Amino acid sequence: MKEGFYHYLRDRVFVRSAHLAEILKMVSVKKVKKNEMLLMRGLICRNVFFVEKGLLRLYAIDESGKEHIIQFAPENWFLSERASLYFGNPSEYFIDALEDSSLVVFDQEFIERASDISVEFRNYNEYLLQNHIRHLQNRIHSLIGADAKSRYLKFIDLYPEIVQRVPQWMVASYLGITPESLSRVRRDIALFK
Amino acid sequence: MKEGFYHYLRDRVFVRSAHLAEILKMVSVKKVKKNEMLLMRGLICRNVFFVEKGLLRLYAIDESGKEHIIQFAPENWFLSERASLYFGNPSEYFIDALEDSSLVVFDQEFIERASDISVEFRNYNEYLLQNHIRHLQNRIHSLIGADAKSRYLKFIDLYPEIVQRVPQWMVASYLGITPESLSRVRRDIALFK
DNA sequence: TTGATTTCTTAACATACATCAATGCAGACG
DNA sequence: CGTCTGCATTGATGTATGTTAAGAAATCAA
Repeated sequence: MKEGFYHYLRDRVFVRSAHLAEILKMVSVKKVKKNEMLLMRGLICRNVFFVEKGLLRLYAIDESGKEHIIQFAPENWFLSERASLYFGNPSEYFIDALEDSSLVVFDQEFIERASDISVEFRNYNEYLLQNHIRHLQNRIHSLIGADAKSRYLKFIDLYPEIVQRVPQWMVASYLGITPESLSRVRRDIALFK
Repeated sequence: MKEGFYHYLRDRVFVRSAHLAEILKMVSVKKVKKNEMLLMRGLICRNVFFVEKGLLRLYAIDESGKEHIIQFAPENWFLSERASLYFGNPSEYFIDALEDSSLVVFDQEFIERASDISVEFRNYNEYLLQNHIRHLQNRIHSLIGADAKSRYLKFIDLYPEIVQRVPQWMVASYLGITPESLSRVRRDIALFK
């Protein structure tokens, strides 16, 4: 229980041993089954999920019922709907589990308290925000500047594990194209090998 | 000199009077002419720009020489290339002035020092990061889920002043379409009035 | 003012991607 | 074991957007 989070805090966030137990006491563990919903549109998101095992996704559903995947979160990733979490607005997005998953769950207040306890935690939290911005900006860059094929090549380069773990139509959804188009892109790439 | 930044810190960031002077001493003012470059690709971005007057843009140039605008920054906005500023990587992007502008300039170290002086400043800085994430995420959402027309309608709704101040081809570049397509979109919209 | 440059629009045509429909395949499950 | 369901692929066709080229309008510079 919480081993994954413990190791993460110790080895990546560099939280000092003296603070680890205190911080760990403040979070809880949640096990979810595949397809279980963790956030629905219209609700206010209160949680951040740390994925110890499994795979989550954050996505929107448009007027015509189509899903648009904003983000995947495999092991050792944090996932939340920050616009709702931080600003307290009802979420426009959904979160669910793509695999049976084991999560560590905490809220915004935890982040503030842990930041007061551990300066390393505070710094890492800022690192996460900055890193998130960097990724979103790069993604915008390829959405406005690159075609479907190069976006797909970039995706498999960046997230090879995820390609193996989710159906292709979800990758297509993340890339902003249809499953049929992605299938054709993949055929084109295969031809050149 | 620095009046705009002073009022912003006092009225929006809520920095206490006791801290204002000390913080203001640490920043400098820069006046730039239209078209002046503030960041080039390949350089490490050291600055954040606060726009007191004028208009900046952050953009990329692709292999074929086309510009892709990532962000505009009119009065009272902060602009920087955070991926480069925070992580110290060479920037993939450019920043220049679209109008004669008056800027307040500071660096990452300033942010840390001002955060130590004023907790209000620290909180506002986090607010800016969270807000930035929210905007980028919404933009990704419309890039993968909406067509050119609705992206344009959203843009003029969100940034009506900017539409008045930049050439339309730059709006097109921001939206990820060609100027010709934007022209057609605008004609379609006009027909329905 | 005048000429030069940039911007916007329009049209004809090209292309990337979407849509619709059918098929095949594989894992889930009775 | 067979049936069902979800997923991937393919082809035919439609549509949104890109490309190229030209001219009109606006802006800028001298």
